[in-house]
Amino acid sequence: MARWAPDTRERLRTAAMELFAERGFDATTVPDIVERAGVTRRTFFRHFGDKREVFFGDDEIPRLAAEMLAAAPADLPPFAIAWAGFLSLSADRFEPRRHEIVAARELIESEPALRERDLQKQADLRAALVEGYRARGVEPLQARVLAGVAVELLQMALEQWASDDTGAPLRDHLERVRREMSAVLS
Amino acid sequence: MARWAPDTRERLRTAAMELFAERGFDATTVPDIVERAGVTRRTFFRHFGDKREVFFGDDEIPRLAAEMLAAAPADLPPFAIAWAGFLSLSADRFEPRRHEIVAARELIESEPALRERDLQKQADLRAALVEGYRARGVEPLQARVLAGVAVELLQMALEQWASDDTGAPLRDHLERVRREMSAVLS
DNA sequence: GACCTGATGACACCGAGTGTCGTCGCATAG
DNA sequence: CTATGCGACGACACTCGGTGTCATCAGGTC
Repeated sequence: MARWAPDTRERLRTAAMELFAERGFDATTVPDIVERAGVTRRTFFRHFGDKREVFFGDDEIPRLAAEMLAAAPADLPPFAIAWAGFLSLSADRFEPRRHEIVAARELIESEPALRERDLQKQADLRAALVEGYRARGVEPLQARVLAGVAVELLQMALEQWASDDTGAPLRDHLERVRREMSAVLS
Repeated sequence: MARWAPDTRERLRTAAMELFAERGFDATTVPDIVERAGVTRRTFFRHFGDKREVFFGDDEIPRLAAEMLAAAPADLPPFAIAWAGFLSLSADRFEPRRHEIVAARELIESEPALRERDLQKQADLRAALVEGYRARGVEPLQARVLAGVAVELLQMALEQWASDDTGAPLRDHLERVRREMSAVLS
């Protein structure tokens, strides 16, 4: 029998998410979390550098994006790569977890601290896309614009999807937003 | 002679900006600032709700944007309003303060705390644009896309402008980015 | 001259985050 | 079987950001 239960990190995460759902993010203190998890404050900060980090796990999306950009055929048009990635993410990561994601987004919207971090996550994805495009030899300005357009497109589609009562799939929203963007810049 | 020097807020701001420039944002503590300004910590937080608020003054840009959207002729195409606003801002607010703005952006890039707040400011402008467009009767999705595209366009142009050694005017970068965005979404 | 008001100081809190050191179970080498 | 080192945790102390509360004191008002 181990002296320490081996799942400390997961216990902390679970306790935190429960409390965030019960009282909100800001009203939940680290002392609250560690009390429920049965560890010390210090231990919490050994597993998570930040209270927000419990909420937004590790950033796998930027990593996935970088991998897709690196793996895509050289002759594929740049924007088509991001677009294919979004459709893939949509089916694999977003659509199956709709309820979960909508709930998380509501919490984020209601808490400034989470909102700021969410924006930072978007910026991280943007940076990963810029890097990935430049690694493919795309011109700097074009890479930046591709990344900016792609991230904003995804973000807007996610917003519409999350607030859509009809339950239309994310893919539809992606396509609608894309058409609307083209029209705006006509 | 007044008991309290009447320019407390400005003294705090000046002291803070000096220290930010000398040591960086994070390495500057509120105790440091108030010592130089000759007041108490408590007084600092009476004038600024936040350490970051000293750096990013009040948000006049979203306010200006809302005013321009409200004042624009009803028959002007939606995107043309934002575009005209950017050209106006470019000449009046950005171009004359190039050095100042570039220095500020460098500090922002180097300090995560400032970076997060900067992203939040962009989101505020975006929200003001959405609100302004909707007040003009623009459809929700279109309003959102207009705002998203406009803010991202401005942001990308500002980045290019700030890192451009040739000193080309912001207006040129706005136009280049706009063309590039159109091309990407072709 | 009494009274009100507004900005400030003084003081006490709390929570986030960090450095440091000691402890103890466990694996592994000898 | 013992020693040794490692890894995760607790204990403690500290700094800083931010807030609530109350006393103080100038200047203006009635």
